[in-house]
Amino acid sequence: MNDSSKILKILKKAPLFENCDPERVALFATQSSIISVEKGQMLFVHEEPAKRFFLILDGWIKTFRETLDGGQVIVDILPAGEIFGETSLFEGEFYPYSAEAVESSRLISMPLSLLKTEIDQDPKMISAMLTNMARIRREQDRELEHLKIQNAPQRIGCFLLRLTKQEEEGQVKIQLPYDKSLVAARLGMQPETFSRALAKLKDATGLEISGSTILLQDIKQLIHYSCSACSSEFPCKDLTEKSGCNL
Amino acid sequence: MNDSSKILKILKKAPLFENCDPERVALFATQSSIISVEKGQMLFVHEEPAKRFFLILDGWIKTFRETLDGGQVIVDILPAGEIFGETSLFEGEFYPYSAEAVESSRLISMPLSLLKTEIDQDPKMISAMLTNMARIRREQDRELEHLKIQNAPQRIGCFLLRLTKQEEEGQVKIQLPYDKSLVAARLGMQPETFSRALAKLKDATGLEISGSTILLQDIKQLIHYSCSACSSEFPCKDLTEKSGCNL
DNA sequence: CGAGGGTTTGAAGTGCATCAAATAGTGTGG
DNA sequence: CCACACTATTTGATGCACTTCAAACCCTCG
Repeated sequence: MNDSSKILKILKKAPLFENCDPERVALFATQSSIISVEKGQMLFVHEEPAKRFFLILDGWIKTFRETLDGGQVIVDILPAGEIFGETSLFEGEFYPYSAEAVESSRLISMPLSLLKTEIDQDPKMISAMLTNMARIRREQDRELEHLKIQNAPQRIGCFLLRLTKQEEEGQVKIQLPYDKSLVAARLGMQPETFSRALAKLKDATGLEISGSTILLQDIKQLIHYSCSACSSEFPCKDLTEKSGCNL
Repeated sequence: MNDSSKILKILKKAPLFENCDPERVALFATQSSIISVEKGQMLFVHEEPAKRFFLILDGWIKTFRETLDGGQVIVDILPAGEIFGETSLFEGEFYPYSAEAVESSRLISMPLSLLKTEIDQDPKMISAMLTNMARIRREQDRELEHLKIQNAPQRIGCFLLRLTKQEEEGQVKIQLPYDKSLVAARLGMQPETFSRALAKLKDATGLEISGSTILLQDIKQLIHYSCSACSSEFPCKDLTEKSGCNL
């Protein structure tokens, strides 16, 4: 099986393409390529002209910006299945952030120009973009709320909760997906703060920590601790699938 | 001139409708009404089933959520020209926040059901929704960055800068659009913090405060003070109009 | 004039950041 | 399998930013 048909098979299952006509998805497949990047490798830089967007096959991609006085703000740390760089279409075709692999990763690289023409021609593609944009918007909304009202231990607890499956109950084992200092940065705090806040969370909810594995005695206790400052309880309202909008 | 034709005239100029066919916009006009609300009046409540969305004609509308432990998180404070409630379509047709008039306001109230069918039928309407959603996303993105890296005086400075016109240079007079304590809440800080932070900003940049009027001696000084923690200088990248995406 | 809200100021406390140093953990070459 | 080098994480001490509670002030409007 060549690259192009391999890609096609994957793309057909991606949220952005699943409702599109197969022959249109095939267009993307022929113009795409699978790339591998090492840990630490940059994919693109903030404000550089945007040529391609990406779908993560495996690994983790950090998106971030640098401030004028030399700081770094993490936008997100994206898992397999996510696409990124596609919003450049709405930012004057410049990348709105830099992207770097924080683990060795494999990606599908696709041309933005094609996405642009497809959006203009295929209503299903616009719908998919809109649905996806709405999802991003909702997540940002939740993150804004968290930053405004949760303290460090609560933010960590909330992060842990989002690593669990919705079905899980009672005792739950959680594996941190990447370095603690990276989790700290993702949550907008210092590594030292993360360490101390996690200890505080342990005292408050009785979870057990060993390295990057965390064992919750009772998920309910963590929910009670973390979600009390939020506007809705875990599992935080995520109505993507249930949405009444049949786009 | 009756309500319906008055509304039509206004809608045709609204960002969400300006690219749509006039006869489709007329559909909205016939199913809409102009409403007036007093200061303090609620328009809808978070998680209530969403029936209508709104365009602000004048006044100010606060969108917010209440947390389980009784706090309040402000989502935004919206001026004339903005629409709100329309994202309910992507939230399972429940309002994702509460909305309250913080000044006496006039609004156009439109049925969400119509927006939903129009989105499904009119590609221009999907495009407009997507463009609008992209704009909201970008603004949230900027706000997240600000919350993570700017301190209180910088956030105030940034807020003031956004109240100026881009053309303005040198000495600029700014009028706060609503109560200081509301500005404080909008920026995610306490009124006391706002008061002290504004005083600090005054010391740092030499602006003059009298009541709700603020006089900047030199806008450049404020830009330098506030934007140094950001990833781009004022006027913060806002590429909506310049976007290469001709949706 | 006096009541009431909005705003400022003061004093004290909490949370997070910062700097510095110790400790644990990981991978390497011998 | 061990010792070393290097990185990630934790811990301690201290400072700053923001909050909280309390009280004063100020402004507007009946």
